[in-house]
Amino acid sequence: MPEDPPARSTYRHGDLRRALLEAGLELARDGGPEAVVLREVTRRAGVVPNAAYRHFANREALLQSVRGAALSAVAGAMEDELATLRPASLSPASMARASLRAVGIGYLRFAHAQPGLLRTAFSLPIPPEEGTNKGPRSGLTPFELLGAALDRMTAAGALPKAQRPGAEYLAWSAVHGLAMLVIDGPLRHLTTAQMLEMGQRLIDIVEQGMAPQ
Amino acid sequence: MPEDPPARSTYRHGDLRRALLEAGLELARDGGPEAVVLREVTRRAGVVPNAAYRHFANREALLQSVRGAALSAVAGAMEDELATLRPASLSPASMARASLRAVGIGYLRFAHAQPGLLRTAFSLPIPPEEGTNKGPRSGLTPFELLGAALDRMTAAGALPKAQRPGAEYLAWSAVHGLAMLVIDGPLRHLTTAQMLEMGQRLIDIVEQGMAPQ
DNA sequence: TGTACATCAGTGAACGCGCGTTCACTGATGTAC
DNA sequence: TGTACATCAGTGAACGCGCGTTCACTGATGTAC
Repeated sequence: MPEDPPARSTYRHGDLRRALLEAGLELARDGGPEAVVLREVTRRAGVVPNAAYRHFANREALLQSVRGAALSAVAGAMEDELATLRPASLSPASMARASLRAVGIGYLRFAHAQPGLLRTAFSLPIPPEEGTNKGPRSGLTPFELLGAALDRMTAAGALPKAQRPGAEYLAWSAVHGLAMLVIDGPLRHLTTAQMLEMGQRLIDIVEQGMAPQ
Repeated sequence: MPEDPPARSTYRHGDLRRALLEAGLELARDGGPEAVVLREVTRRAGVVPNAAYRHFANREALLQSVRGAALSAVAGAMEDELATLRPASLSPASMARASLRAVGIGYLRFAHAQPGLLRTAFSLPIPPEEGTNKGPRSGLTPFELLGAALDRMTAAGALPKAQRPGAEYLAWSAVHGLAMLVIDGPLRHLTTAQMLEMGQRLIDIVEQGMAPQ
């Protein structure tokens, strides 16, 4: 019954590299980075295991590509959330605060919807150029999107200059921690709505706590 | 040269269960839960692989015991930090705030010193009775220690009652996220002092953000 | 337009590895008499 | 105090598994003439 091999008609695959990457993403989606197993990836692409070596130096190189794509997907989710804002109707300070919230909520939405991919995106080694960033809309990384939101806040006077240095890591910690508890931990049974409510509370705390008074 | 097997003199081991648990902790210490490999654990205990089955149903059961011990170790680090406080010299509100800080700092210190163990402690399934809790000082879990600190804060008026429900998860998220960035992520090259400074800033934000005004 | 040939993407078979787990065993220990 | 025996902790050998990676191959494709 299992006619599993997708029954390619041609001897050549056509776009195996892409097919491998996509199979890798699919595996990462529900199993995280450790689920990106070379033999399973090639199985899903309907190809013999060693065929992967025409396109990737080894398993780690394939995983690295998957990480890059996952990172872009996170950035995309954050930008989708930013895109819902209507700047015109807000003061610069409200807009800046709203963009910090959007960035955080986008991250959390993504974590809830694609837990394995979020883990994959941040499973290290990414360093080379902060990820290959095969361009979502802006080409910015999640970290850069967060930084931009914080910059907007200082520019609008919603975040004291003295608090700005390192603020990315503080905001990221808060939201990332919640994401982890939701993905893997004691909050894994929260509904999307419950998680977003927690997220709002948390981001309010960060915002409030960073700009005292 | 490698006279590895510790050359037990007796046929019986004496306390193999404990030896296995300790070898498991040792492995978890520098490799996290996935490093707790049954064969390696028995190797370190100087015993044949299947000997483990006299003491644990299977690898998962052994790992579960290791998780319990790791969780106790985290609680211990938090209690050590709490123990440095001098309640007598402080107002109830300052004391409550100080204990929240202590709990967070203890967690972060532990994360930095024993990254693999922290990951192991929170690597799930623990549910049965919140961990076996082979009693550090109080027998409380990390989560309960955090809850107690927050309770002290509401009692002392340092945290509005309305903010109390769910506050554990918000505070935990913040500190846990920082711990993750430090263990595995972009902050992994911070020194202890730098990490503690970040931790202080973060906890200040949480404290400030939770009790507005 | 047609043919010869180089390229190189994917095949087929095999490797060594370490893992968790099972089985039938052996021999040290503690207990009953 | 001494002996017989049951218990059961640890042994030895083996299993099947899936993994990443290597090798020599084959045959479709695109290019040069």
